[in-house]
Amino acid sequence: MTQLNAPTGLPSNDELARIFHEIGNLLEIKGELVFKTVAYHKAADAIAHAPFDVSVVYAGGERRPLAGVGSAIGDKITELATTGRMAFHEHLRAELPATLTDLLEIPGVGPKTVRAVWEALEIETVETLRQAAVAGQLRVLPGISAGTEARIVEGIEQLASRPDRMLIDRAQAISDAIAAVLAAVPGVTRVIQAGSLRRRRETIGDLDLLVETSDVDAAITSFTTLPDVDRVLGAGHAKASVVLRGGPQVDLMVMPEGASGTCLVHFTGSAAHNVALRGIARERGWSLSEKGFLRLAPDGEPAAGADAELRTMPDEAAVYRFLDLDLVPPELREDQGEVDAAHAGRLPRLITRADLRGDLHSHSEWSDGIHTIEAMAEAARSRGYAYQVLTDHSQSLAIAKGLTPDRVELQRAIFATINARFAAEAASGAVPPGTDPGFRLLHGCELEIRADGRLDYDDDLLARFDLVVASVHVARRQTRAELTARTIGAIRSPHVDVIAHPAGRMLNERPDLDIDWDAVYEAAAATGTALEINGSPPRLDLAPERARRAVAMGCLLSIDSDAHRTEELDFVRWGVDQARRAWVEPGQVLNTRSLPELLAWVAAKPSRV
DNA sequence: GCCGTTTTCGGCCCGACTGTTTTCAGTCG
Repeated sequence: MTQLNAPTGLPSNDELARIFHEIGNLLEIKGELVFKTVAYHKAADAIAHAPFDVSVVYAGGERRPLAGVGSAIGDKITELATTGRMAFHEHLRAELPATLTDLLEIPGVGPKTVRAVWEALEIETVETLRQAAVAGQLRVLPGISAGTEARIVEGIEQLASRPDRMLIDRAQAISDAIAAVLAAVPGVTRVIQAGSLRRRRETIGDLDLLVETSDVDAAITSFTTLPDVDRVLGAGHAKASVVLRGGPQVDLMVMPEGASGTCLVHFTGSAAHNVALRGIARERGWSLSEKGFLRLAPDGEPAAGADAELRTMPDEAAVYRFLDLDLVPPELREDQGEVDAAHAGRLPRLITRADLRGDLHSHSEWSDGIHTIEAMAEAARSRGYAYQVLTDHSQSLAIAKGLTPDRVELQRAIFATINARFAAEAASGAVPPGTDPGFRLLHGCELEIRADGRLDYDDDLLARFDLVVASVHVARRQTRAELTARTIGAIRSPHVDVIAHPAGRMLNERPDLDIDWDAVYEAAAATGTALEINGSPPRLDLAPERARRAVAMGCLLSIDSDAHRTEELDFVRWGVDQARRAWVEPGQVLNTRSLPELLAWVAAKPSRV
């Protein structure tokens, strides 16, 4: 989850979201109307994904619209942002121990069970629940047997060893391996990787695979007996779930042959997108599920007798067409406006990897990469690019062997030699097949934005690079004002073309820099400085919600690999995924431009400051 | 609690699987 920081004293979006999720959970345990609890969770999700600091905006008296946040929850945000307290939340916590929400994390334990053990046995924590289960004290409750007690103990043990959400590259590797096994099972005609992986989320909790097969039992059996399976959570005739050793939960679903459309939509999600589709189906007199569209009678119940009708769909396009919608790409299925856009025929033409003409950010052995300049250039050329910008680190980043000005000059000569060879090969028609004869290696640098805000090379040296990428690596804990000023200072330099990994995050490792994002977008839009979507999996920075906001404010983006070895040039694939999730079209990305267009853009840039 | 090209009130997505069950509730995705 992206962390949006707020200035000292005001809760960040993540903190706000956590509070409203907690309220939703406590209300569930109380037995409150389910739609009310859902409303709190939905508002929490909207806040977590908001592209602005919600508490800052609400504290300023502005009620900026946020889908799922109405008057009641809006008032609570304002109350918390202006007074630092929320009476409703405090009353709820006085009524119910907040630790009860921890119990909901236990697999197989839901709000009804939590309420039951709390009311009957005054159990408030995971540890007391575990002790009671071990002691066989839970079975006095209706619906709980010795078997249920054992499963609760097991669930608590799993809780302790539950892994972080995987980064998308690891999830892809695991999913590919399982898909390959399933594809080889007799009867299987099709395997599709669905779920959040298909939507290309930056981190993945569990994996969802769909198969089309003439032999359901064979597919289910091979799945539940995969060598890496730690335990089988369930297995029926339509689906099965397993947990891999030290890894994620994986769900397998069987698609009906020739009628996979609704199944595919359902298991691709997101849940919120599906809910939106079902609402539209219902307005039109149909109930939508993974099975298909079921005709509803006027009373809203499924039509019975002669009127009963289940319509299946051959593919996803047919599902959306049935609802008068354009086919929504999986990356957009997050209930973030895509349904309205699909209805109005206004879905974006999303960028693809084939739109990229080059890569603006990569490293060689001269700084902290491991391959030679020439090897990196060859690898980029072999990928069909028109250009590659090699951007070794600047001098102050000693830990990455940053280049002194002398070494930059030495490097320049090597670039000239390599380009001369490429030109000679092109002139003699000897370029390898699939490569661009006009390919050019461009000389850039990854320029350190120092702690005091100064840039790491002087203007004369900076002016001699083909392209400059600037970034923050040090003094990450500065105040928001300082970090924002450093970033904007670099944006305003006539020599800086791209801000690399602007939030400085490492997923699962390092939080985002505390930056006033709208101020950064405004400065980047005004100067034409591009903001990077870094494709290296621990970064994926800008995050999609930020990139979408940046583009809406007029910013240009770049999508780069930040490769430190030849094979990492393919990291752009993950960057393209995140750009697609940000609704990005090719024209909004600097490195979709041709070599002459890119060079002209760089040459013109200083005059636009 | 949210929301509105049928609605400012009355709706609000749907099914599989499991366990403890004689017809269903709880959990999950």
